[in-house]
Amino acid sequence: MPLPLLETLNPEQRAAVTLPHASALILAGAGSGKTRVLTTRMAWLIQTGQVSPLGVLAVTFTNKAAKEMLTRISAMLPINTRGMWVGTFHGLSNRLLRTHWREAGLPQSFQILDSADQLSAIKRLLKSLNVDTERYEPKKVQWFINGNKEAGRRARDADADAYDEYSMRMAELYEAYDAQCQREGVADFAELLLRSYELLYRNEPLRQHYQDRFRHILIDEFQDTNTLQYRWLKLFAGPHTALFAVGDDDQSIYAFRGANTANMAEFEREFAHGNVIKLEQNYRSHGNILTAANTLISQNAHRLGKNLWTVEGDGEPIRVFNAYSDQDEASFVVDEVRALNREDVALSDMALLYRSNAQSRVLEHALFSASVPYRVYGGLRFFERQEIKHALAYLRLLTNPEDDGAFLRVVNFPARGIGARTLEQLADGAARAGTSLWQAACTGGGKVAGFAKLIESIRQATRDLPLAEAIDHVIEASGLADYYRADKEGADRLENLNELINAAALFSEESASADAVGAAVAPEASVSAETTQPELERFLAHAALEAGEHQAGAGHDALQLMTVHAAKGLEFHAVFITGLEEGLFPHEQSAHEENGLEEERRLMYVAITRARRRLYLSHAQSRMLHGQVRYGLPSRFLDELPEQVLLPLNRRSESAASPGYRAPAPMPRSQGQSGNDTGYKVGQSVAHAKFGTGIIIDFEGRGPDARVQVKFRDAGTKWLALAYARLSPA
DNA sequence: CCTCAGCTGTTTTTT
DNA sequence: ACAGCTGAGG
Repeated sequence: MPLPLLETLNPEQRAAVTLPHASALILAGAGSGKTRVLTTRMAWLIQTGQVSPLGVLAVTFTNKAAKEMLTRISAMLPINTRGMWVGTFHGLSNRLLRTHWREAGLPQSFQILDSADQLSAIKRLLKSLNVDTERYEPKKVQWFINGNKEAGRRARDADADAYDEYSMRMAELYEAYDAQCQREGVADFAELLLRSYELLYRNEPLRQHYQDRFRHILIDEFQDTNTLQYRWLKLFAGPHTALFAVGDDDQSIYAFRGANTANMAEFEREFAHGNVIKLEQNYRSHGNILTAANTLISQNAHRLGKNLWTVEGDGEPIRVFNAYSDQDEASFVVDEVRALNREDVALSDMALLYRSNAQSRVLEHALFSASVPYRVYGGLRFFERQEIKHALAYLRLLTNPEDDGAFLRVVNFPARGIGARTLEQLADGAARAGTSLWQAACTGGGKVAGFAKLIESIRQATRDLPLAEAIDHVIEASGLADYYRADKEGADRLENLNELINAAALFSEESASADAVGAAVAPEASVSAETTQPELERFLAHAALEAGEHQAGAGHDALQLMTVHAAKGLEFHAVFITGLEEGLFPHEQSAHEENGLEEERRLMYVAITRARRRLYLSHAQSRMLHGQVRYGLPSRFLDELPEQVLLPLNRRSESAASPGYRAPAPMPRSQGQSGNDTGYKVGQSVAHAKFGTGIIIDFEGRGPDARVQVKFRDAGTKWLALAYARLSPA
């Protein structure tokens, strides 16, 4: 049957999409149309009536990928995606646990701990047990617990395998931590997965139900699955389920956090049975870039084996720049970016990549001085900001007063004169009575009881309010708003709190419209619990699980700065890979890890394959590192590339930038002055043709040609731009 | 309770 | 270099 869905696919892609009802492994190289195959497969299965939308389970690692998948499916098919099980491992686990909270042994309104919450919970635990935190560092304990959970191991398993006093103690702490979480009604990220795994493992009827339901399971980025995730998938797969796993072993860059590439080989043995399709045609990059990538990765011993090709020509050579210093490297990048931008390559179509976040500072500085708009990815995310976490802690306390973590976070913020002394007594009382801090506070007196009354009154006042209004009330009544209003540095934070209210309003709106269509589609009994769950609880789960999604700041044309890890899955016209020096990339730490160098090489492979047309590789002879000048050798990865595709750039002469360019000397600053002759004032709101609205934070120079440093704030993202004074009052 | 000086450890990161 | 945390002192 000639389906329009399949028309634009190449033969391999089409073969993958139209595979019969059996498990298969798709080895999809970088830029080979991986997501396209996955979503088209899903659409094809549904359109040809082989499965109903509710019989599909599709799993991804990031919310972004899940959203993308749903968007593409809606574009291909006129169906409601609501009710479909498409999401991240954690999102779907949460969904399962909310539906079957009783069977899973969780309180109905359990809260989710993000990494920071988890760490503070661990610190609190260690303190209460009087553990020596020099010997048992909180971070190490966290790492131990998560590592075990991600391998599917509970405290008793860890204890059974403990070979020395240290690991036995660690296992004890793991057990105590889980007990604390259970008491407080909270679950960390790994717990969501492990708990839902155990739920299905132990509860046969439930397992049967889901295995019967899901005829097709599709998994994206399969090379990134860890042991527990793979087992989780296998539990959902019944005898009549076909698994469709898409992945690229060469792009496995998360082994350091438990991803297990061996899962791919194992999957082939257990499920695919030789049903393997390779997608090797690359639609992204020109030939030279692919040649470089192929040659580099071929030097890894542990591979399933794959070679990318393209019908495009060789394209441009890969430019290699040898800089004197990190600053020299930065100014080279600035020159090239500006030259390309003049040739009409959008800034947002260029990426500046580095191995570690610390490297961005020098680059940012150079871009800032040259007034090149840029955006750094991977900073603090919206829901991880302190003011947001404070507000959320109040909300958590409303739904689950047993949550000691939330209690401690806000009991004295804003300050209410409840100090360490008082809290110690309260904790003692709670421990003796075997209750939560909240209960101890309710029965006690003094300032602590006052806090309990405050929370109680907020609970009464917000009971019948719509979500956004309730949050607004919490922010006011808790004193958070006044606190930040009084703080002269608090304007940004206040704005973020307002943004939280907006986010809540948006959340309500979206879930309302989704419910309206959802009701018509899936009157499935087991799912009904999701919609009856209070909106506040769903919003809190959303905030914990999608902390990164609320990232504003897109929309303006800006150069993209990020780590190589963050660049996975993206593509750009031009890519700069900086800091290609031994010790940095490959990172020296990797030398001490098993197969560490191969992972670094895969990382380099990912970096190279982000580029469509132009690729720059640069290294610096000297670099400021940990406050000292370090002299590094060029990365071995440069030697591993075929010479015929490389073009060594001499400094400036062959670069596209104007010869003899010098970064302008810094002009005298008139910091904090408002009475200058530009006609503007610090703190004034201005409009810029390109960047939108912003606030002036500084001036450089004087007169009409003075440079005005403006902070263009996109909902709290760190985004600065230096603009010339072609501004108008907003 | 709050502030500031001194100490420490600095890959990558999603959920 | 620098951020983030701890402990002493106001």
